Amino acid sequence: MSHILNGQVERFTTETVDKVRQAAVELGYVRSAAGRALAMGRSDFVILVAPPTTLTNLRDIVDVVSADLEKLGFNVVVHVHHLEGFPTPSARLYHLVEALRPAGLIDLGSLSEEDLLAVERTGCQVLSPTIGTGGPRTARDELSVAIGRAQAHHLHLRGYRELAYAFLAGRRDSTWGRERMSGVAEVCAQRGLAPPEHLDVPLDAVGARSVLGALLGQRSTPVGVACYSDEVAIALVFAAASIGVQVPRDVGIIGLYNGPVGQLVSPRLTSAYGDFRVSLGGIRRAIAETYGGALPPVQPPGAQVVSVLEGETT
Amino acid sequence: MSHILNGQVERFTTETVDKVRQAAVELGYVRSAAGRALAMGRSDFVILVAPPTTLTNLRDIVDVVSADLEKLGFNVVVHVHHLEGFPTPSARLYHLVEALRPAGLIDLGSLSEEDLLAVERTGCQVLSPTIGTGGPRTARDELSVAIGRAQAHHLHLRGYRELAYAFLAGRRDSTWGRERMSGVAEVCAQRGLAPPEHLDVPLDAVGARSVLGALLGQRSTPVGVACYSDEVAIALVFAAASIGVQVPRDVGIIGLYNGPVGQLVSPRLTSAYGDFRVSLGGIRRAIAETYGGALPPVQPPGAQVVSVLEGETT
DNA sequence: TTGTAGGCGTTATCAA
DNA sequence: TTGATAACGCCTACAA
Repeated sequence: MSHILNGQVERFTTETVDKVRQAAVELGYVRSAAGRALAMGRSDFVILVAPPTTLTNLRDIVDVVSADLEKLGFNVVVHVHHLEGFPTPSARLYHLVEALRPAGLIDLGSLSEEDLLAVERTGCQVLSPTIGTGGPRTARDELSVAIGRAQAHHLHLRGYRELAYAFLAGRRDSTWGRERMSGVAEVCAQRGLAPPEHLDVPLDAVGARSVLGALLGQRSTPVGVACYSDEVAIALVFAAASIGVQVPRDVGIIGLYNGPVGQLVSPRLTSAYGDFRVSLGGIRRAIAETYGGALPPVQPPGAQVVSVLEGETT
Repeated sequence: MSHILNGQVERFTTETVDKVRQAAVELGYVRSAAGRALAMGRSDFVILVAPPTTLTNLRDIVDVVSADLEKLGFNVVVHVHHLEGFPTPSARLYHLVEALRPAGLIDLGSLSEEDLLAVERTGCQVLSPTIGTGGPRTARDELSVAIGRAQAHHLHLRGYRELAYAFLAGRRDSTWGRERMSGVAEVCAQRGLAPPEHLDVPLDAVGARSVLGALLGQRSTPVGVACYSDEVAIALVFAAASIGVQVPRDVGIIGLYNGPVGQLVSPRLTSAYGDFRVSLGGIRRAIAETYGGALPPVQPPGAQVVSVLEGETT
């Protein structure tokens, strides 16, 4: 019966347990989320909130997270978070949370504090990189900051003494952008450089060209630009070529690996690479701590969280 | 009572209805999806299956579809479909369908016939571009075919008399690839050209170079290559440059617009562009027909379903 | 070690 | 026009 299909296995003889399980499989029995949710007050779905960015690979992330959660008996569904143009930005998310009553919600860093609190208030566990294991809610996503640091560090190493951070136009206020930027700013401060200039790069040739032109116009020393994404980096690299600016001599450009395309073009992009398995480490640990389950392998202490793919643009 | 909170409003006096509604709002009452699903045998969730491709913009698609469905009282969740490496390729999907008992499932063209039938057998409505409105299950996704045709047509127009189709390596058997290819083949037949050669292009510089080398090795006439995606096209364009093959003189390359990056690089990519609003037309119409609701605006008869962004590679 | 009954919130049916 | 009540499938507490 239901006893067996839950944890209460050990109350019965192995024989009975086997028989029941056998039957369940044969009949193709899958317990209904509805009934369960009704009785428990909470379903066994976990919502994964997909950030509004083309991330390295949503599918890979979902695969890892799902695998962990399925071992614990949860189901993962993805909620695609739209940016703007809706009544309340997160109305859809709230509605989903109320209706599904999910066991948990996994945020990869795209939700605001406010949204996270609102969700939590419904009694739904919230797992987020910005929520330490019980730590203060204000914690930053360390991976994002580390990416910014790695980008800046690389540029500094290559000899650039003036740095800039290139946001994707219209996304300047994204959590990720801000955090990566702050990593760059940190390194600048440490090394005694001026704080990084801010760029807003649109993903079209003309726009990118004018942004780059404005940056370089008054300058005679080379400048290193850390970019929000490989696409932004590509926009700048080809903008540079089109206005006769030499890369990497006059301007150094480092992207953030989010697809193979940066390595296909010429010049090959220099790109920071945050291993998504590492970045998921926190989430996976949170899953294990929250729902009980095997802890994911701990990263060796000196593990390279962020590495740099050395291309031809720095 | 519950009667009022449903459609059965008109059975009561306005007064009563108002009082009940008032109370409901005051208590912050939200009707539980669980209870509803249990009673109905079916939840009001609709699963949108996200194809394993970086599509033009998953978020845009989700936005359009969600907006339609929310007007009809449905909730949309996304199921990210992984490719391989799991017991049964679609085990997760099946499980999700059984557990959620969704009102419907929207496939954008990535599911196999078999999977669709299996899902439908559980009593879940299936909306798919390959399923006409009551038409035969074997119908092709006309948009995909049209894309292939447009690519081939453009290449022919530009003077290429030998055509090839470049699949993304490892995805040759994807529904989309096959259908687009068949569009190319169709045009070849119509114009009296030889059937298109098949290429499998990996997304790395070395691999792409060798594929292109093999294609051109024995050839002296220019060849036009229709590509599965802009990324594949970029791989080929830069592979050509690296082995001293002139684009578009020796080889013409046309991609499939799936992001701004193709328009940022130099040479600017020529790319076919299938308007996702048009491609969603079928799905939206199916939604309206299945669940009742406003029909989406009908495309003007001569509407350009697929257009070609003319770049510098053909 | 096993079976049973009551309740979760909603819908639908039937009686008043 | 209303109110009561029996499912729906699952979980849990308690009885056998």
